[in-house]
Amino acid sequence: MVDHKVDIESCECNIIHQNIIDKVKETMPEEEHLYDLAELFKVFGDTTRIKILYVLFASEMCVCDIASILGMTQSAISHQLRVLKQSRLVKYRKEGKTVFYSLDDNHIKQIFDQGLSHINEK
Amino acid sequence: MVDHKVDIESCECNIIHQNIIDKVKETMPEEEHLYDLAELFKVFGDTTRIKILYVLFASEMCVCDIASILGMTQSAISHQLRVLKQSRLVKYRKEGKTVFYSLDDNHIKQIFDQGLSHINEK
DNA sequence: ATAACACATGAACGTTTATTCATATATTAT
DNA sequence: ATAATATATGAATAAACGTTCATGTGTTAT
Repeated sequence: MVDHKVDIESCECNIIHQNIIDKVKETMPEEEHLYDLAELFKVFGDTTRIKILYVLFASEMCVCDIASILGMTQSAISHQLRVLKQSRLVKYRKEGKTVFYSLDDNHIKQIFDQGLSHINEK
Repeated sequence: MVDHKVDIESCECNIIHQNIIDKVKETMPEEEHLYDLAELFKVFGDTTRIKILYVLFASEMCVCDIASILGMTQSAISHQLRVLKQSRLVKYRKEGKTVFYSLDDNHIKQIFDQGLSHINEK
């Protein structure tokens, strides 16, 4: 009968059992998905971008107005909108000189609400 | 009759209407909450921490085993566990020399699932 | 054509952050 | 006591990030 003890390189401790390792491997999404997930949350990890998204929850809006509501530079907002655009969280439509930004995702609000639940829990 | 046109300092454009500003102010949580929210997502915005949390979805685990599963240094994992602890996302229990970490929040999985939904949508 | 305006973008700067390395603390075994 | 082990942590380093400043692009009005 074969002994299924685990022996992992870089670590001397042998507390883990094979069934737990197997379970972890089942539960764990692909490396690429985990990377993308971290990238997404990195986008949410900035107050300015969070504020922009909350503003857009209320209404589509032009860059200049977002900047004015948040009391920030047009340039700063524009840079951040680019990040949000790249993550496909916002979309835009042009109307003459003006560019109107709006939300391009249904999950954002729910993610934020879950986040606030965590914060307000304890 | 008073004209309710909006005139905001730092910005020349006057596209916004008062009712939209009002709506934004209703929808927007307090400054402090927005800050905390960004801080929380900052914690999720790192592949190592995401992986640690996914490992803990499967089972409570000691530092050494997490390090071994993720193929990383014990020190690196320990530093990151500290961040997760500070955000009250994980808790620990000591058993002799060993410290077992486990999840301390019910929202994490749902937040991650919503995030993955966004990623896999388009 | 020229000026004015809304927005985008590249470079630079200061700050934050993740990992590494060395070392400290705490527990267990001899 | 001493050694071994599991974990924590401070300092250092390199990379990533957000804002500012200056300037570029495209549209509208004169």
